[in-house]
Amino acid sequence: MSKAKERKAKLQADLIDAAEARIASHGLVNLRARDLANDVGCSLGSIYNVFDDIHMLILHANMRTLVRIDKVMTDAAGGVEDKPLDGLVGLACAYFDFADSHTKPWRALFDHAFPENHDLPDWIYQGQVQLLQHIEQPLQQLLPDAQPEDVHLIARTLFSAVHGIVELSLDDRTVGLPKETVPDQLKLLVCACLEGYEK
Amino acid sequence: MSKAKERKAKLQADLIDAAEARIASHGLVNLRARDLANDVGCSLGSIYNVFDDIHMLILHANMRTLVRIDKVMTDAAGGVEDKPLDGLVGLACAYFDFADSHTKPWRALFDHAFPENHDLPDWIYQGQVQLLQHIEQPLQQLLPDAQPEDVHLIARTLFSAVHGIVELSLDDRTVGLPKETVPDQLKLLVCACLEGYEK
DNA sequence: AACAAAATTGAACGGCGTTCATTATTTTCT
DNA sequence: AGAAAATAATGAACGCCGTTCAATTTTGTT
Repeated sequence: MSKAKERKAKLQADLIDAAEARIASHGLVNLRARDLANDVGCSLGSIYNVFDDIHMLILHANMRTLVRIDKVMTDAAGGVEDKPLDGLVGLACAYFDFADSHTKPWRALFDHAFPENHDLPDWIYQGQVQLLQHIEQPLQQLLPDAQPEDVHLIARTLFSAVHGIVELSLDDRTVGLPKETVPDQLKLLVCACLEGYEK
Repeated sequence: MSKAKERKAKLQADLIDAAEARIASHGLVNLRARDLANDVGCSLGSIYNVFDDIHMLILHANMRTLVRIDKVMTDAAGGVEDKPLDGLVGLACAYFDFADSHTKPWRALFDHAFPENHDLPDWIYQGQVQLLQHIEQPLQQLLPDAQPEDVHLIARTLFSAVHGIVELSLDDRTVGLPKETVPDQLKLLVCACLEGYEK
């Protein structure tokens, strides 16, 4: 790689680092292009030499979070491959734990209002699909007679349901569950659902 | 009421109407104080004579939406008081129908980033609590042995789960369910859950 | 060293919510 | 009814935002 490309890549990485740090400490709402330029020691305009706009930069920071969640779910699924129901409950709780302990980056993932006309780059979509696969695996074990297409749908249903519970419980402005009750309720929901689905 | 108070109330109502209309047509993201002033034929500054800030105005518009959802859920719960499971499924589907057919106002309800320092007025909170009561009623019938406190928690769990499914399915940027599959999946989830809970 | 190409810069732009000195209106008092 | 006081309405101006682009500096080539 040429020197020029290397410096460009370095600046991109530094900016993503800075964005990640600022999102973690002050939240996506308080992210400012000028602050990021200060953080990495470049000019305001330089940001727009290496990113189309601030949204693309945010997307890269969010991708880091998506990868972290994937790691957390990979860990949660490990060691219980023979107990798929425990696996699903563990995944749900791991998702909540992450959201609870990294609320600001996690919220940034869903709060980010990407411009309406553009569409998301594929690597963000793929990052989300990868999360679903952690669910599909134990689910297929629990429902051996189900069509893969149905497993696909139920995985999305379960993820969305768990996500909703986590989201509203971490949101002060909505009547979600009290945080302390979330793990229990997640376990209840997942177990109850699967008893029903198995029939 | 004095003439002065009347005119103030009229301007407030007009602004809420305008905000509602603009949210419905262009979405919360494209709401502009200057546009609202034009819509109702007042000056920009007048908005701030009758509302603390734009967020309070949005909150009033959102309250209208909350009341509409309450109406929809009241209708859905009517006529099936003797079949509580059907009632719960109907409530879930009614919530999805509303969100699907009034996506922009419905999104505004959850996308609105209220300033962090202030806290929500109580009437918004009460509006949300009222929605939950539609769920608690059939739920208590289905789980006659459950403590009211547990029914309370499970109602929030179910609402959050359904909300999550609806939210992600209507969001182009996330891997939610395809819209056509949502009613089926909602029914599956609610029925499966309650079979599990009943045991 | 001289030149061309490319990257960097930050002042300036347009748009936003909000403010406040000024103006216009309504109410009160004689 | 008219003058004075209180109240409401106004919109230019402010500070902050993301973004742009002409001018400048740095890098690469001959």
